[in-house]
Amino acid sequence: MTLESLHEKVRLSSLRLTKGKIAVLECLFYANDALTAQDIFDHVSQSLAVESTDLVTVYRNLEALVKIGVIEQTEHSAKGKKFQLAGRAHTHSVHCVVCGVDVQMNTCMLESIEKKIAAQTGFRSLRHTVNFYGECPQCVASVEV
Amino acid sequence: MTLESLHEKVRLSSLRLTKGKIAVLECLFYANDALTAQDIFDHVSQSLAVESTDLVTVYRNLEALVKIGVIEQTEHSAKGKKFQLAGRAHTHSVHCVVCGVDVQMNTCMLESIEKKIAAQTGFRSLRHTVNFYGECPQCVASVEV
DNA sequence: TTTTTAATGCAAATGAATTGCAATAAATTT
DNA sequence: AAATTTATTGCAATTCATTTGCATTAAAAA
Repeated sequence: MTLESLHEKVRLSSLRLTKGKIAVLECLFYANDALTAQDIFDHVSQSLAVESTDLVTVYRNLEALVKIGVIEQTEHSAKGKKFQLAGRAHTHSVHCVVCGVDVQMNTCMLESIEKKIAAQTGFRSLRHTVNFYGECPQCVASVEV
Repeated sequence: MTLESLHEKVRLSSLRLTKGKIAVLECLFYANDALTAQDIFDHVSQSLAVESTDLVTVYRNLEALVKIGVIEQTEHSAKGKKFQLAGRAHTHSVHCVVCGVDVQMNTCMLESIEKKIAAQTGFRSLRHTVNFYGECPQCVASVEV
């Protein structure tokens, strides 16, 4: 999937391909994990290439892009909602409640569950947000000492 | 699992078994799905049997009860965090983004994924919050007309 | 009963996310 | 290319869930 193909999807919708949307898409395109609105805002603000955007605009663009299915919300933790590009195989992370580290998984693993839910309920277009919590190996080890 | 056994767990911790905690536990004990702090507060406020509690107190008690493992957070959507009794087989629901209906599933279905995550990462005491979204059969049908 | 310390109530603060509105800028039409 | 339409932006203000500070109250222990 190319950045250009994402732009094309926006153009084909009723939305307008603005600097704000281009910036959001670019952030998510180059990110290797899910980002919050704040993450994206910070990123865009720091990049000298793009003039500053408003946080509100980021929120509105995220909402609009989710609506046309170009991006998807994959987490909703205490730190807020996180987003990733749709279509691209998304992943989830595990958060250590002791030290706070986040370990990224390499697959989503929920597709089969969504299929079961679809079969059992008749729901369609299933998606999800997930947060995994636990104690990381280091913290488990340090407690056992 | 009985209400009394839950009280016992609280007594055995460093926490005190107060009216507030008893009320929270009772709410969750008789609930057939996950509740938010506000849900619990409303419930306790309406019940004539228990004198009024503060919303803040509900929040603090939920936090404390999660910490000792008596209850667990199972969802975190736009409407807030939801809790259920731990130990009791918890479930998840699917939310229709069109009409807003919530359909309750009868199992959790994420245990196997947690096992995989534990095996891959070495994390222990895994838990999770999940939200499933989609379009319910009725809404799918009405769009197709 | 006294002591210790967790828990409560109230007000205030935080922080994520949303909304209103006038100004601006894409995409479309002329 | 200019005019038109209407989505988008920026800023301020708001909403809503959740948290925090602090003095007071009440469990559990001594």
